[in-house]
Amino acid sequence: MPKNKTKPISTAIEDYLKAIWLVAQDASASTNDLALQLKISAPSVSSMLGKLREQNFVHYEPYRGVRLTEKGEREALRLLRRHRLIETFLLEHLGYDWGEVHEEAEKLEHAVSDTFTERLDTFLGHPSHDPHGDPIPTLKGKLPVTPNTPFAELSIGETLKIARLMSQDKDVLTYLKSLAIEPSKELQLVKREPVGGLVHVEIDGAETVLSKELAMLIRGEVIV
Amino acid sequence: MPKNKTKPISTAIEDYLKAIWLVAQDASASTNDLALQLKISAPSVSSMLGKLREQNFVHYEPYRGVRLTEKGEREALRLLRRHRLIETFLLEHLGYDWGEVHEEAEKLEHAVSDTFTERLDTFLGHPSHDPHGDPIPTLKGKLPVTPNTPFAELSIGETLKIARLMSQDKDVLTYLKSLAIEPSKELQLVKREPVGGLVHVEIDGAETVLSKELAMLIRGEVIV
DNA sequence: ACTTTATTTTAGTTATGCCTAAAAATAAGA
DNA sequence: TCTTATTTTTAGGCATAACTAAAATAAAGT
Ligand SMILES: [Mn+2]
Ligand SMILES: [Mn+2]
Ligand SMILES: [Mn+2]
Ligand SMILES: [Mn+2]
Repeated sequence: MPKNKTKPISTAIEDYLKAIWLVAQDASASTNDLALQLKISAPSVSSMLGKLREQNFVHYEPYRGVRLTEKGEREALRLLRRHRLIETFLLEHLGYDWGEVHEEAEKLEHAVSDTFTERLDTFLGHPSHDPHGDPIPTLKGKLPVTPNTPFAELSIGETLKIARLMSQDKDVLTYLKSLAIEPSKELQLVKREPVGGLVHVEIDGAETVLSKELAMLIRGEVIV
Repeated sequence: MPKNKTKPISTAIEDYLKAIWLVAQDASASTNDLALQLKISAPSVSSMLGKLREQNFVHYEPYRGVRLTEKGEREALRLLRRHRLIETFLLEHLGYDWGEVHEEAEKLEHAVSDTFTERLDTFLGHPSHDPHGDPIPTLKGKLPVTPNTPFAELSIGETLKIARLMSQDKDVLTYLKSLAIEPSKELQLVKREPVGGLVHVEIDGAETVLSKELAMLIRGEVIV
């Protein structure tokens, strides 16, 4: 008789699955990428990948990279849902700022039950995106579509309805907020510097300048 | 040179300290008591007690029971504060009922930071007691005083202002709630059965009967 | 006091999940 | 292609925290 015992999913495994999902959206992730992302040594990662394969969370051949199975992706998205709902709660109801949120959510995501998650979802009003526009996976594991055009790619005179700020970095998010650059706001491209990629933008009637890097992080939909 | 490295307090250690606090309020706790309370085998408990002593969380001599040091009690109360604030949040804001609350809090209490705890405390309006009247330790580790006279000890005609329901049991709490017996309510002793200890009580103008056991769980302060 | 019972500790194992050092495989450069 | 550098895996260890079986101690019963 085959041992068909379903082992519990540990905190460590959950974090690996999420890391693989983040690092290898479509392609496959390398051991090193994951070691970097998780701040764990490469040998430890290598060993864990073997265990993840045994439990059918990933496709993995030594030396050839790793990607999630359907089962693995389901778990990754379930964790991501918890993470982003928790972040939303911390920011909107407990007065957290961007520097503190992620670290707290990184721990809490492993401790909350499905019941908690769905009650929190209701409490928050079933948000589709977190406060900086990251899509919150649904209970069924679907990712709500999110306009994704980088502001950096607009033509002069065009306006972007901001949907998302593609950064986890406290300083970046705080800085953008200080410029009123937030999801649902509208941002117009006024002028582009010939060299260096600096862009002049208008938001709320005021004009500012953004680096090319920042302009790449601002995503949304071009309007009229 | 003495190794003076302060080790992190694990989830397991936290639960042991809380269990010792609960089991041995003033006296000392036996290995067996703790094994029962924690649902862990006696040998495991015995071994952990040794480690707790090494780290100065407890006074412990083999075969002679265990009690918390000041350091141990501080940690126990810090955890209890987290536990009770979390339970309050679950009950008052997420629509949990008594059957679900404790299990969720038992896990979350280990995952939340001090920052989270104090922000939650603010969010909840700095409650001194949780919804069934258990005192919430303060940030400084003080337990707010809580009237503790059992209803069972009243004389005929006396009234108890309910402060606390001394039970963790879902069925008990749900049943009492169904009778409108809750903290801050007033409960009068109408009559006592000569045998068996049944008591007739009046609350909100209605009359009911309570067993002696239940009457012992209802604590508060005798008024006028 | 002596014997039986109950409690508690010791001994030995197991499972996770991390680490460093060394070996092996792959990728890059001459 | 051959050599060097990088990446990844293997080997060996350690810490935590649980378990069962057996031994030791303490408590109760006669
Ligand atoms: Mn995050
Ligand atoms: Mn995490
Ligand atoms: Mn509780
Ligand atoms: Mn706990």
